[in-house]
Amino acid sequence: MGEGERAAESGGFSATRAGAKCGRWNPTAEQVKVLTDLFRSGLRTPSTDQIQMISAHLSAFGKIESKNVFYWFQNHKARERHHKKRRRGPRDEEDDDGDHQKARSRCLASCTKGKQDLFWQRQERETETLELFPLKSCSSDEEKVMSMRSELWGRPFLDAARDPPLDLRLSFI
Amino acid sequence: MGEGERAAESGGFSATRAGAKCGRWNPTAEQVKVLTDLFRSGLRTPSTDQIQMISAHLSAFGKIESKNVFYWFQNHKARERHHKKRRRGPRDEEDDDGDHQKARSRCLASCTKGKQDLFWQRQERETETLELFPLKSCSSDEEKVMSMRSELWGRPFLDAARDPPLDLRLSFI
DNA sequence: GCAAATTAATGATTTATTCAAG
DNA sequence: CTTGAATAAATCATTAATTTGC
Repeated sequence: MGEGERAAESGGFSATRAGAKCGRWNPTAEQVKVLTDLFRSGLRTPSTDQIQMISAHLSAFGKIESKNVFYWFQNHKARERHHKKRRRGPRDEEDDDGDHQKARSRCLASCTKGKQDLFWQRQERETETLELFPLKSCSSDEEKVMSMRSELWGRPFLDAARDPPLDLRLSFI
Repeated sequence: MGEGERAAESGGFSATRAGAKCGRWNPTAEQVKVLTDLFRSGLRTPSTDQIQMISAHLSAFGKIESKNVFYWFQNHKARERHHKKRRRGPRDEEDDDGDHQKARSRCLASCTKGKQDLFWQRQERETETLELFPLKSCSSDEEKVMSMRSELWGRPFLDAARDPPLDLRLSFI
């Protein structure tokens, strides 16, 4: 793909329109580049801090949000496999996806019932071949974990209001 | 030894032991009650505001987070179907629910590109049969939508660091 | 009667499928 | 057609019920 296709290049703030509001994110060439590199480096599911950092840094190239990074990795990973077999090509039948990296690291701590020690005794290999980030905070994950995916929904309408027999609104309002 | 079901019934406030720390959320009987009622009322996928409000109100009965509400609806909805066929019980086969409320309302606004007016021109029926909440904020969903599901990850270890050929860390650190 | 072991529920994650904008 | 965005399905992991042995 061309480089200057959707890229705004320096000088112009095109891409991800600065004025437009509701549209979907349109990544810049640089952004895609970085993301792709990160992906090729092995990053599959970045943590919250990672995402925050990535989007923060990528914001230098244009407007971007955390969710964009999140979705990007989601889609890229999922499509990596689908792209090989479902290339909508009638004659493209060579799907050599021999990588079934299920990687189910369930070596998490027991956290039986004593406390929240939560020691991740994962393989203590030398995984620091390419330290992406220092990964600072990893302490209290109690209040931190409250936003979650629901934030993604911009769902305004509510499906409720179906059965009249109930009147729980009293409990709320 | 099976009379008290699982609910603490009146008199005793069990569930969500105030002492427990890390572990998964354990809903109170009241919380479950409300959630179930909401679900039975037709609520399937509450919006962010809804979730926030629900959890806020349910917090009166015990510790609860937004994600809990979110997950609860997710699971409850998904299990409603699976519960009917896969009931490994010895002889308890009386779970008849015949409601297949698929109801896929995809009439979201266009949000073409002008602004973020976001008008939900859903069926303008009398859906206020059971107003759950006034549904206050529904404005800027730009910055608001940045936490998302990634917040859920308490992932300490990073999957990155796999291929050394790259050194994008320079771009970040 | 209680406690360890087992089973069933269900809360929490991850993955796959689908929808629609560009 | 590409791809960001959203939802549903499948899966994993932990807690509560239940069972069993003492």
